[in-house]
Amino acid sequence: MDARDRSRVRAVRGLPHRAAIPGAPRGGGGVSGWRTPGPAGEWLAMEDRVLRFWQDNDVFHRSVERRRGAPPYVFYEGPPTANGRPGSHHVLSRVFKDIFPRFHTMRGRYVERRGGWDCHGLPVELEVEKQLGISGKPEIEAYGIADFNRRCRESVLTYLEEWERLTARIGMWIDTDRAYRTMDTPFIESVWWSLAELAKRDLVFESDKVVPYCPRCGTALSSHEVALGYQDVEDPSVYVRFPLAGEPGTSLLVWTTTPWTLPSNQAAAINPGVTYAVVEAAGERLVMAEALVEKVMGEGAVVAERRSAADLVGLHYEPPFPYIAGAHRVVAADYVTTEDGTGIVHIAPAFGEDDMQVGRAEGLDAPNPVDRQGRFTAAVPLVEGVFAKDADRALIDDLVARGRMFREQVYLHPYPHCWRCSTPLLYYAKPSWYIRTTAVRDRMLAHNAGIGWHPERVKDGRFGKWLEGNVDWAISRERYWGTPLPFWRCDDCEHVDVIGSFAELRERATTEVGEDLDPHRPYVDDIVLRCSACGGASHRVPEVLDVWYDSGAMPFAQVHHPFSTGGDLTGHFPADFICEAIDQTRGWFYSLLAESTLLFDEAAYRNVVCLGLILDGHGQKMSKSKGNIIEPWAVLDRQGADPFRWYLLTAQSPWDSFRFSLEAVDESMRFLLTLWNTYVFMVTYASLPDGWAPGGEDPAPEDRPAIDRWALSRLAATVDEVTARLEDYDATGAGRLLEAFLDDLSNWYVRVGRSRFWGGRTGSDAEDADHRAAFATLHECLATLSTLVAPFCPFVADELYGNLVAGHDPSAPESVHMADWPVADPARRDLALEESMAAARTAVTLGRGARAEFKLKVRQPLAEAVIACPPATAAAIGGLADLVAAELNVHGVRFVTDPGELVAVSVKPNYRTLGPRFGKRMPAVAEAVATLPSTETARRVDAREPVEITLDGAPEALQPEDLLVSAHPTEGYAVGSEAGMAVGLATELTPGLRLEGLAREIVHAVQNARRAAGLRVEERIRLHLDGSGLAREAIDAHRAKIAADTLATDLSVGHGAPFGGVHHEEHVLDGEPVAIRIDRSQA
RNA sequence: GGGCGAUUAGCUCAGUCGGUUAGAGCGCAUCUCUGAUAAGGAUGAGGUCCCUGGUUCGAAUCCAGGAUCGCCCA
Repeated sequence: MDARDRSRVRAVRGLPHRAAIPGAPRGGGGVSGWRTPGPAGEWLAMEDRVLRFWQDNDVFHRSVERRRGAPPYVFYEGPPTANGRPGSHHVLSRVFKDIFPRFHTMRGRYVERRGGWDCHGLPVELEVEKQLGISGKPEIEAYGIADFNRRCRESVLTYLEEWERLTARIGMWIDTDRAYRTMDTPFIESVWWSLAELAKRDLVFESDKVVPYCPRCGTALSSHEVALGYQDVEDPSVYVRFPLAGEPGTSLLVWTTTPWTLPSNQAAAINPGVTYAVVEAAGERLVMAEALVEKVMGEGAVVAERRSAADLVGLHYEPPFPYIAGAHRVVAADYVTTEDGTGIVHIAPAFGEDDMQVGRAEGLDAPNPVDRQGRFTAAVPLVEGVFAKDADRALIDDLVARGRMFREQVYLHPYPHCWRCSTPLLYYAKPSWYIRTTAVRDRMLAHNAGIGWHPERVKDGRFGKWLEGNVDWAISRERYWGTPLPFWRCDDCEHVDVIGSFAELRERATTEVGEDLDPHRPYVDDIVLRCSACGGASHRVPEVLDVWYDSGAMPFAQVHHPFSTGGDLTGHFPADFICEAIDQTRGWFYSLLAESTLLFDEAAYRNVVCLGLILDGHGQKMSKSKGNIIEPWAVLDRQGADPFRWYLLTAQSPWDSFRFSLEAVDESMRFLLTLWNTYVFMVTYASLPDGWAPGGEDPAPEDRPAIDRWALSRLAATVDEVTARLEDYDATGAGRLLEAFLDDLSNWYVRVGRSRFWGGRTGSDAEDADHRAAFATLHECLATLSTLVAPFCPFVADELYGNLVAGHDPSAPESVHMADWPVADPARRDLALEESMAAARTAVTLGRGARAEFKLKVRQPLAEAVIACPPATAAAIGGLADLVAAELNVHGVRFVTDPGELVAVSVKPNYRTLGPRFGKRMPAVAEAVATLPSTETARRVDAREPVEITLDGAPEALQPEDLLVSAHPTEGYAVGSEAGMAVGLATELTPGLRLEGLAREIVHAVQNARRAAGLRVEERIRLHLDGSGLAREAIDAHRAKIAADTLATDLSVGHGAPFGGVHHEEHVLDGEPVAIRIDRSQA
């Protein structure tokens, strides 16, 4: 069957106008207080109902409010830009952002969850440029900054509604009503405050630095922006002659991949520690690093002489182009290598970071003949008006024409491009504003050491290394839609004042500043201040702030610190937990830490979960062009939010890439279906007239049967372990534990105990107590499970909780999300019982295998099962023998612990304990163990006595734990064995067993007939059976049993039916014809 | 070019400190159960643990080199 069809039950988008409240009784009859659950096929309707319940009852806010005053657990929302549609990768991060705050709320912490939106930045501007059909800064300014920014403000929250709708639908609880927005006036004021604080401490400076610059966007890019845009391109790779002055016929050979920087050449750099060679070829002498001669000139090149670097430094040469003046001499620089090129590097200080440093050290000029649009100015007439990188051809041709070009090749290498507009970036010296993050580099590293990274490796790996290589943060952008830098420069004395509040701004302004100040451009640009140094007129610098600074400022700016906090960030800083995808290492993870270290000398977050990427089902990155994007709504409308969440939270380590597909979600949905089925099972039988409800006199846990105490022990263990996993931000591990427990509950506890839930037929006290014990146990397991899964799959958790707990206990909170996290009672743990049960389950598994092998249906009772195992195992299973017998449908269980008719033993060395002791003598040990008399050795091991072997002629004592004893069934009973156990079955069928088996076949047939007749499970019937021969014998012999099992109040046998009935069918069972007739009971 | 991660059954993934015969779920085949049906159980087929070399009594696991994919950087 196609899973797609099976689960496409009803598309649910948004919120239909139909809701029932979990916990409200519905349906009639039976034990009161139970609401009849629907089939799992109505999953989407269930989620809808719960979603409506949350909204109608304001459950989220109340869940937060009821913890007010408790120790806070601080969460920061890394602000998404609502400038695009949310995708599946956003669901991933939002689900992880949801689970831990939910968990800690239930643990008793006060967890404010304030949403946030990143509003500024180039992406927004580009979107608006597209809308307006304009491109580039001149066109924006022609359009008008005021209108342009107004459009940006309108555009930024275009998809806000869709974001909020998705956020609600996936069950992510976050306060979107009070979401901070980086473009809001209070937010900006806090950012200004922080910049003024840094300026006071001399951590803000302006410097001429070489920056990657996009000539189309007209702005410098930050390093993380640069990283987004590497593309492989072919550039010219040229070897150019720089003729030495005073040495005719001798030239330096210089290599570069940016010919357009050659007109700006100021010097040639060589490595002071390298030996240079003069090579004679074709009548000329070329200077290059000796190590590179063969690489450059080919084999057989003639080295005429060697010259030390010291000889060369200071020599003058003829520049490649005559247009721009300069020193044009040889200088020394350590960074020059002999890996590429010629070992002689062309220096143009305006176009390279290293060049700039060399230039500073050597007192060189930094001429820049390229304008802000990336075009050559009149300073280089040959290519005036040509875009820098497009000028390469003309410049090369000119060098060739003048005999300066030695060689030209094509060089394929990654080159940075603007991540938005794909324009090749130019490295370009221009004044920029910086924050001196290098001053706190060591503090950042120290704080990083205390952060709980998940996965751990990011701390000293990707993030730690990034911090070690820290450079000052370039924070200025020559753009429009951003937080304006609060820097005012005096027209007269050039003194810069940094403004830290709007109050200060008004106080210092010589122009009117309205109460409704919009601190954005262009309005803020019009405000003129009085210079604090000379009293002259100050105007704001034109730049706006790097948007990453905005996001890194959210810990304090979202609460308008210090203006609205009284300077106290208690309860808001630092965060206990943040979570984003791994690509934020150099983005938000960095901006948060940098700003918190600069301002507060503290890490902004204590724990961080780094998520991996979402790939498609084939491991390919999802992209629009490939058309392999899976929209979140496709999952939500088909499978629902809980399955989506459970998949993302538990399918794998979240920091690995996800191979995401709808089928993958189907797979992980199994857990939810099993949970639902188990829940439906319990409620179905609890709500029958002879059912059960919480609050009655149930047997105390210690008085319940072993199977109940086992389930409660496993539950206690699960509570402890799941709590520990979630405390450690390990949702996957916690999910696995929950799956294991549910499997135990559903596929063992419920399955082996189904009949205990039918109950109430004989009315005996013992039966009633057992009935109540079973319900009380299963109820506690499910109710507790509903709280444990609440942070993972909040919908189904609340559905269960409403019906299992809130509907019965007026003192309980009405939603699981307002409940307390469970605490395990250590007294419930019974490790010995858990081990015994594991052994019993092994025995049952082996016994079933035996039945399959001998083609003996489980319905056919057998006389006995024989379990061959060591005495300790027999003792462990002993108390559970009835359970094993029932599961295997045998009348008795017998243990065989002495080797004999059934069992043979073998002894093997335990490599784990013996390996370290004997090392390379292990093969000899194994050989010696193999020669031991197995029967006697097994006896000694069971008796906990040491065993002696002879090794290289010397005796060695082995302890019982050094030997592994396993039992094997001997001939005739071979049915399967493992883990030191074997199970044999007595296969002989006596006439009595046959009749018993036949009776069970009849019961089975009647049950199917009941179902075919459409009877409710609890409905009483009149039953008429007509059979002969063995069938008749079986009916007569097991009459009471058949009647009881089929809920027959009246059982008649014989030819000729006493009533017409609602259903009639005929079977041939075990070769005997049997007619079945059913009617509803009148009783 | 550098750093990091991944590579285990047809698919999705576990695999602890190096320990004997490498696991689960899904899918497939056969059988089975059903008073849980978007169920449940049993059995089976299915493996070059990416490759090569090394360390070790013993390697999916540790080391070195390489391959492929991805991420980050330059």
